[in-house]
Parts: sequence; structure tokens; C-alpha cells
Amino acid sequence: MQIGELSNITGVAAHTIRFYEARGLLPKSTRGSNGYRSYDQQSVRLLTIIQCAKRLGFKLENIAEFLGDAITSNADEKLDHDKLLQRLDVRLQEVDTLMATLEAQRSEILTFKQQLKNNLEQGQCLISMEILETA
Amino acid sequence: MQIGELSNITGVAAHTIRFYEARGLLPKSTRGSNGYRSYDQQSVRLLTIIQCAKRLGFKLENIAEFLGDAITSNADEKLDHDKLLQRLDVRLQEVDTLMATLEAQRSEILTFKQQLKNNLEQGQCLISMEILETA
DNA sequence: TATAAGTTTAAAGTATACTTTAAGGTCAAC
DNA sequence: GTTGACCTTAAAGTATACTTTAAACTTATA
Repeated sequence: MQIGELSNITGVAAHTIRFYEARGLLPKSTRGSNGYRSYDQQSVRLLTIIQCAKRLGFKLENIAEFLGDAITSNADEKLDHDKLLQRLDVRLQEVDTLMATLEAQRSEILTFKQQLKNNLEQGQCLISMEILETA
Repeated sequence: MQIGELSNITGVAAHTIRFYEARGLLPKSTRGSNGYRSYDQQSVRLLTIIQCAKRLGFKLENIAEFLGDAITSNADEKLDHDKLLQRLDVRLQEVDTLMATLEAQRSEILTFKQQLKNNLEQGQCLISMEILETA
């Protein structure tokens, strides 16, 4: 199939598919006699995997390595398995760190809102610089 | 004081201070006879506020608007108050949305890890494409 | 046959928050 | 008077994941 059909099937824009190829997420595609890229079911599966990895929050760079491992899997498949688990754990760490940051922001925002409400109840409608500085 | 001292006091790089001025987070600074920027305590306070707003996760663009409101506060100060609350609520929404995304990722990653472990226990050390596609 | 739809490439643009670079002027101290 | 620290500007670079643009070629349809 041509790039347009692959795009329709997977929901990934043709431009993006070429972009992924350039970034090494997809192998260099074979070409028809007219120079057009041609794809098959394996291409669909690869794009599906890429979309899945993106859902987990992996960067394209990681996905490229990741797929490189999976596709060019050599003798020791168990190593690949461990690598994959390792990558998942690294991402899990990142997610936890981000969540902690967001939780901190959330709590600071709520505190700040409360301060503003207190001010308002005391009839102070003016926002002083001080409250901003200490929030 | 000159930009270097302001930088030392606030911990914000001189380059970044110029950058903030260019982006409208800080007012156009007055200049000494030599053309050097000169600052005072108010500048320190403004930078402190900027750092605080950044901790809450606000974008520089929002901080610029935000400070514009606070500094050029006109007749109706209560409006500013409401605007501030509004901005905080918008940011709170963003934070909640991001947290939901991260939580979804977290749960998908854990599910995936479990699948890998099950495979491993069954003696399947090879990572098949299928498990990646469905994760 | 001409028009429309699909394909090709490389390069530039978008968004965010800076940092780095380059090339040069100013000032205090030795 | 020169060394070193500090200041100036504008432009480009960094990172990420694309999207947009331009200019051109191929194929299917009317």
C-alpha cells in the first residue's frame, strides 16, 4: 500500500510517517518503480506499537531505540525483555516525579486561593504585591 | 544596582533578566549614563513574584499579563482580584488534566509490566510484537 | 487532455523558556 | 595602560514533535 492508505488505516498523517522514518522509528521503506514508498501489514503493526508507546509517554527517541531492540532482536532475547522492563521503570519514575511536581503546584495554588478568599472576606479587595511574593 | 547584583540577589541569570524584560515580564529598565541597566528593590520584588508564579506552573506569557494587571492596577481593584482567582482556577484545571493523563500512563505502564512478568514466569523470554501492540 | 489527487524532497515554521555566541563598549584596580 | 570583570546588542542554538511550505513529479478520472 502507499503512504496515504497507511495513513488512513493508522490515523497517522503521511507527513508524520515520513518524519518517523527520518527519525529511525520506522525502517527505510521500500519504493515502487515510481519512487513512492510502499508499505505492508508489518508497517501497520509498527505504527500501532509507536502509538502505544506514545500513550505511555515515551519520547520518540526512546521509541526508536526500543523498536530497534525489538526488531533487530539478536541471540539473547531475555536481555531485550530486561531492557524493556528497565525502560518501563525509568518511565514510571519520570511519571512519579512529574506527578509529585504537579501535586505540589496544586497544593500551592489551593493555599494561594484560600489567602485571596480570606483577604476578600476581610473586605480587602486590593491585591497587594506582598501576597504574591509569599504565596 | 546593576544587573549582576540583581542576578546575585534573586538567583536569576542576568541573561534571563534581560530576556524577561524583552518578554514584558519586567518593565523597560532605566539606564545609567553608561547605558547599563539599573535596578532597585522593586525589581527584586518583581523577580520574586515571577519565580513564585513559575513555581505554580504559570507560563511566562501568563505571568506577563498577570504582572501587567497587578502593576498597572487601575480604578477597580476588585476586578484584578477576580482575574487573579480566575487565572488560578484555569491553572488548577490544567494541573488536574495533566495529573489525570499521568495517572492513566502510570496505570498502563503497570499493566504492561505485569504482562511482561507473566510471560517471564511462563518461561517466555522472547518479547513478541503482539504484547507491545496490545499494551 | 486537462484537472485533481496523491506522491516526492528539503527546509523552514511553531511553541516554550531559555542559553549560547559573537563582537564589542565600560570601569576599577594594579 | 592594560588586565579582568562587568555590561551592551542581536541573532542563533537547544529540545521536542511535529506541521507547513514550496516546487515538482505521477497517477487516476472526466
